[in-house]
Amino acid sequence: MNIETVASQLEALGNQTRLTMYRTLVRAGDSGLAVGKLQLKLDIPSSTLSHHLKKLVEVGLVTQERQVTTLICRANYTSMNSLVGYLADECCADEAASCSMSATEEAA
Amino acid sequence: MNIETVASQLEALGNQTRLTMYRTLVRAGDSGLAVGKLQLKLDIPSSTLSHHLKKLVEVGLVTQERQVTTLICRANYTSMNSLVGYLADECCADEAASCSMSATEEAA
DNA sequence: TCCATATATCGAGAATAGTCGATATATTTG
DNA sequence: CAAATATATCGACTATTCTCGATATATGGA
Repeated sequence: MNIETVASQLEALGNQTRLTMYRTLVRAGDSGLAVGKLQLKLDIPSSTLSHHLKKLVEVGLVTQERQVTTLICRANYTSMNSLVGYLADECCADEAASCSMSATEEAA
Repeated sequence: MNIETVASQLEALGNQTRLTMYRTLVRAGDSGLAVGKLQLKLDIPSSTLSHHLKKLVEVGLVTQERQVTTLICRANYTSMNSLVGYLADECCADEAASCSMSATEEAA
């Protein structure tokens, strides 16, 4: 996890449309959601959806798996864990103690 | 924590300059860092720094406290916790089980 | 082969963001 | 009051992003 990766992932999530998409996938869990289903659910033009989806996939927050004619999208929990870990990690590293955050062990 | 707040916070962190600034403040801990110290540390023009700092303050990730002539900046750990909680929370909510994320209890 | 479905790419316009030098403001010190 | 320090705002330029309709591609079925 270098800072560029983290920044690009945060930027990807820092757009309401993409955050909504991502959250919908997170809620969908391991079974994921087809692109079309996501589109129906969120009522977004397919080009816009595809554009944003691409960004989420590029930064590694979403994975895609082709199933015959449809493309299943899934939130990548591993990368979410790393991201969360990065944010929580190193808190107060330059200081003594008094930190309310507990560093996530899984931080990569 | 509504989605707009979360998106704006993520967007604020989704820029390498701001993420670096924020991380530096996180590492600095409760004692914080004056704007000028931050500038020296990161070697960024003061106007650019001020511009980015403003954004971090606006979204609530950083707080500022005036100390006579200097302005001390601190990472707001509470909002960081909320943000992290939001990301981890509701994972697989629309599904049965099989979720690797453990929801952060402190999520607000 | 032709059509329907699923998804991606293209192209363009409007909006927003990132950066920086110059300048402004406010505070302290001499 | 003048100079120095600390930080913010302004103005401008460039670059990037967001969004969408139109079009392209790829796959499976009649």
